[in-house]
Amino acid sequence: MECKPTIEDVAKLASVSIATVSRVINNQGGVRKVTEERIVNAISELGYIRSALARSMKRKETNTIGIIVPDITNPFFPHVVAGIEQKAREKGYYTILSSTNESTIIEEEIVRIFIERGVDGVIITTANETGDHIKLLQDQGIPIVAVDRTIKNFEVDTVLVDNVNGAYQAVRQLILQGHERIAIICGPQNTTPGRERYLGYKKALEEYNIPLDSSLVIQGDFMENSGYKGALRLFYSNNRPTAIFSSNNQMTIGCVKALTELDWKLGEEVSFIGFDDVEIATFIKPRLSVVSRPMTTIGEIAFQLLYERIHFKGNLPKREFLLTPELKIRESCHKI
Amino acid sequence: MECKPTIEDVAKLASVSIATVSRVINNQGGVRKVTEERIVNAISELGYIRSALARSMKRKETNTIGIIVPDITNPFFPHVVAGIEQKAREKGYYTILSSTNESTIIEEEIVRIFIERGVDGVIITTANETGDHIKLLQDQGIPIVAVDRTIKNFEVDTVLVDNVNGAYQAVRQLILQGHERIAIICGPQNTTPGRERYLGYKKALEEYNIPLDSSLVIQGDFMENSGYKGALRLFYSNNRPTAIFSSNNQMTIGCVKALTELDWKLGEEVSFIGFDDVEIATFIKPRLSVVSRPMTTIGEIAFQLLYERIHFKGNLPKREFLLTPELKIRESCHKI
DNA sequence: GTGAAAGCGCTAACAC
DNA sequence: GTGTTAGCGCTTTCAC
Repeated sequence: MECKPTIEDVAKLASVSIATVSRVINNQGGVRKVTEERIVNAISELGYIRSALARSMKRKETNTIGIIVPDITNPFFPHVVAGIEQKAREKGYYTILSSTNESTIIEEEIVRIFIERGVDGVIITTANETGDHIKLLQDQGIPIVAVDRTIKNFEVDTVLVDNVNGAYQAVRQLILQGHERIAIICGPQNTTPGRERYLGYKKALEEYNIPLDSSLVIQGDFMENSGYKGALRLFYSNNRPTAIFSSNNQMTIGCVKALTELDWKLGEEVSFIGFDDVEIATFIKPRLSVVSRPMTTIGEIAFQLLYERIHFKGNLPKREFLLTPELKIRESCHKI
Repeated sequence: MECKPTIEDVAKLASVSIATVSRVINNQGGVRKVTEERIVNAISELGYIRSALARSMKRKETNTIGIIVPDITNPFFPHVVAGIEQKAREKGYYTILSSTNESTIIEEEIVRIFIERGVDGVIITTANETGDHIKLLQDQGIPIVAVDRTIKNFEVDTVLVDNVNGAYQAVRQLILQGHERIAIICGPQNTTPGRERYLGYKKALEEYNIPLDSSLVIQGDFMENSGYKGALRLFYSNNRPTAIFSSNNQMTIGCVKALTELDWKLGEEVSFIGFDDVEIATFIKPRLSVVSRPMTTIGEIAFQLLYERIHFKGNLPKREFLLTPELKIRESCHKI
């Protein structure tokens, strides 16, 4: 069994032409039962498995879609990916996944590799929303769906979550509980989620006539460590907040670590709401309030959009989904 | 730019033959400088990207390795994968990843797809250690490296961690702290890690002449929920243990959730050590003691072994790596 | 240095 | 129903 058997080997063993074998492999029918049986036997005898390579080459489709995420260690993305894969499998699509580590350069490289491999479409959360570096995809006519972050310089289908609204809800909740000194750990302001969540924060403050205090606005980068440092800074400032809103899950983790180390009592001395659910939310004490997004649904919708793009190559207009996040109030925010 | 340009388009534009273009693409040298320049220009003008499909077909290698893990939501595996990918990238290899959900059936299907796609090798943590269902790979002469769990019915390179020793260390630690009623949440006994960690548990007990009490041995399946239920059962038994050893990280999470809900005081009323590190270990209170494995290193070694197999097709003997885990003692285990 | 040509394994007309 | 054949886009002898 050293070398892989080909369709020709099967044909020979079954004494038919390769065309007939092909028909059987692809269930196209129009083959006499006896013949089919002979072929099926030959296939199993040889342990024949058809080459997807050769097939894709001929058909000009690989039934593969590429997924690009900025940070695979952020649990948000695996959940989205799970949604994508679920739907993809149903439709006979296969996925390949790469993480860019938030680097535009790596992203460009991955796009290139995806094109080389002939992906039928790409679902991407880009590290750089201008999108110039992934224009190659469009040049090649490969459908794209943007998730969580938009692409500015050309039109693609997108599925987003209403970040402004989510952050607004969270901060309003804190305000309604009597907080006025509410800090925010921001995400990068050159990303839509980072910017919009900050906007939601500001919107809530404005609405309740609470002046924006820049010493309560901490710049983070969506990574755990920046949440950690941000919490530290707030703790040691001479202007300690009574509540903190964290712009994403990783930074939430960092914050909680810091609070624990500082013994800054969560829910008592400082209220807390984070954007995105985290695994620990429900079993640390007090349980964490979070803005929760339908991650799997996001993935499912993204695939659906992409699938339609791949199949109705016509002129679909740009489509945009905007899902509404849900505020889950638990114990980490208390009345003041 | 509707249709992707091919090597032929480039050749035409540069007024050379496709053979010459191929030489340039592959940096094979032996092309006059002027010619090369003309070709390079043509390539960038057309936005040409070579088809990995056609290339792989001709070369009979895809520079792709397949990775199969049983549960992608278990953070252990992403970390191993990160190690693999890191090394793979360095060597110009690309990875495709699939999760079987601990299902032999899905695993078989994935193996099939991998073969169809012509992966050059496979790194696998199998859902079924007999390995019968993945024999296809061997039949096709595709190199395999087993990680974390062995393959019984044929020989492959493996990289394992000394599970017996890790569990033994953990349980001994508990014994030395005065515990005698030590419970274990087991993994599936038809997997090596599940079985070996149980063996380590028994070994420690024996060594210190503590009789094995079957009511303290809980069967789990490595999934979070079974840890949760296990802890519940122990709590409500009329034979409550003073310490718990959990056989993997997911079940540890489940246990901690249960303890929290039950208000069964970790570190005070019940000591705890889990196999494998978990993110929350260091910032829940008390901090969790764990048996820690060098996850990234495991991945790196696995790729190295596979790489050698792929390239020295000769008669390498079966190789087996056995890494030693490290006991990290924190606050969740106390003297009784 | 460069080109012509033979495939890699498959699908899809098109014949019979 | 089944076979013949022309590619898909590339790499790689082997000529020149």
